[in-house]
Parts: sequence; structure tokens; C-alpha cells
Amino acid sequence: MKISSQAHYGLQAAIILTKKYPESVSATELERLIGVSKKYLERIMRSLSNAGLVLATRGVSGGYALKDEPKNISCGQVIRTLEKDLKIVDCLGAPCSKKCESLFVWTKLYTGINEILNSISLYDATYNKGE
Amino acid sequence: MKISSQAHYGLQAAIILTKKYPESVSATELERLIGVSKKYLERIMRSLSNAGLVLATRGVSGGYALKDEPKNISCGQVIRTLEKDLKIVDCLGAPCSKKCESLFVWTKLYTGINEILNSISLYDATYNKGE
DNA sequence: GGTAAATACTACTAAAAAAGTAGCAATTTA
DNA sequence: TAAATTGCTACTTTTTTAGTAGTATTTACC
Repeated sequence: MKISSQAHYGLQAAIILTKKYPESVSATELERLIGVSKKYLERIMRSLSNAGLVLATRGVSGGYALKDEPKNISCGQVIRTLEKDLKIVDCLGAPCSKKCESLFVWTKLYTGINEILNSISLYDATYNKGE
Repeated sequence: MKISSQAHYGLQAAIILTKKYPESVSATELERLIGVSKKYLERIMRSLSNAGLVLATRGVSGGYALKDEPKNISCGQVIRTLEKDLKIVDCLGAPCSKKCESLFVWTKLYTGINEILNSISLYDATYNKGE
């Protein structure tokens, strides 16, 4: 029940992009700000780019920028992209062989987690911390 | 962000104990019902017993029984016991070295997960599935 | 046109965590 | 005393995660 380092770094990066929005930020700069290898961050950012949340620009003075306003992107979108859709148990899609009686609980938990993360926009995560 | 097999099996077992409450159920019978090795279940049940949620009785005709009424035990208690307190990121207790800006989100998520699981009693998990 | 700075992609390795097994000890009932 | 049960601990195997490395491609600027 741990958040992966990719989701952790990815959300940090998204918050950084929020602060710079609509400018773009290179992996080199993210490395400096977050303290993780550029190569690893590149892969994370590429996932966010493939998911359509981030716009990647190549070449000198390129980098990564949010593709939409920070109020229109949720933390859920970022985290689901980097965390295998947050399926907390395998039997959420296909029920356990041994008619898993606890499915009700996992479903409620899964739904709740998604609601929470969908309700926090990147803007909120960045600026409304006191709320 | 996966639930561990221990928490999964443990909740299934707790639901079985709920159905039999206040009778006790042996690991051998749990093995038959859940389809996982008795030895593994013993360890899981021992954790629940050590946590004070389950009463373990040794000897012939012994087994495991809920220590309190199913309405008074929450799924949160069961799952926190088997899932290292659900601390989804390490920096929940001690903040990241790199002043982790995403902590706000993880805190909200952590709180929400606990609220959900605390709000579902074993009774609910067993009988109120339609709700 | 060349060079430097940037992302894209894939394959690989190493470390950590989780899952599950095995064996023996202790307890209890009959 | 025997059988059925939980208690404990150490071990092994498997899976997952984390992180690295190398090469290709694109772009801006001189």
C-alpha cells in the first residue's frame, strides 16, 4: 500500500510545472529541484506526456510543460498514469477464483481513493495547502 | 499501491469469523474456505490475535474467534494490522529531505483511506453489501 | 551545416519487498 | 498419551520496484 517513487516524483514534478505554467521545464532542471537522476525523471515525464497531461518539446530550450491549466488537471490523472490505475487488488476487474467476499470493501476503497485524488487539482495541490 | 495478500486474506478470514461469531474457526477450516495454506493463514491470524482483534484458542477444538461483536470491529483495524499502518509514503511521518511539496496530497489521501476503512465494520462488510 | 541541448525509446541490472514454506515448540482436549 | 490446535522463527523463492546505460532523434542557434 505504498505509493511508487514514480508517482511521488511525478507529482512533485507536476507541482513544479504548475508553478512555472505555461513555461516549460527541462529534465535537467527537474533533476536539480527534485534531486533524482535526470534519466529517471525523463521516463516519468514521458509517461505523463504520453498520457496527454504534459507537452514535451525537444531540442535546445525544450522541456516539459503542462498541457492545460493547473485547475483543469487533477492529481488523480497524474497518479493514475504513474501507478497502474491504482487497482488496489487484482480481483477488482475479475473476481477472485475463491469468490472473494471482501470485494465490497476493496471496491469502496478504490472508489474513495479515486474521488479524493480527482477532487484535488494541481492548482490546489500547489497553492491551497492551508485549506 | 496494491493491497498485500496478507491484508486480503486477513479480511476474508475476518468476514468468515463474522459469519460464525461468536464461534471459533480453525486454520484448517480457513484453509479449506479461502484456499491458501494453513501455515500462511496461521501467521496472519496470529497478527490479528496479537493486535487484540481475534481470540486464539489452542488445542483440540480450538481456533480463532472475533474478540468483539462484528459491529464493533472496523475493516480499518484489520487492514492496518496487516498492512504496516497504511503509510502510503515514507514522508508522512518525517518530511522528505527535498522539501516534498506533494505532502499535502498524500496526507489528504492517507486521511481519506483511513476514514473509509474505519467507517466499514466487519458486520457491514459481511451483510450490508447491497448498501 | 555543425554542435549542443534537449526528449524518445528500449534493454538491462540490482535492490527491496512480498509471498509462501518448513520445522519444531507449546498447549489443550479427550 | 495422542491428536489437534496455535506460536514462533528462520528460510527460500518470486515478484516488483527502482534506477542505470546507451543510442536515436529532434531542435535551436551560431
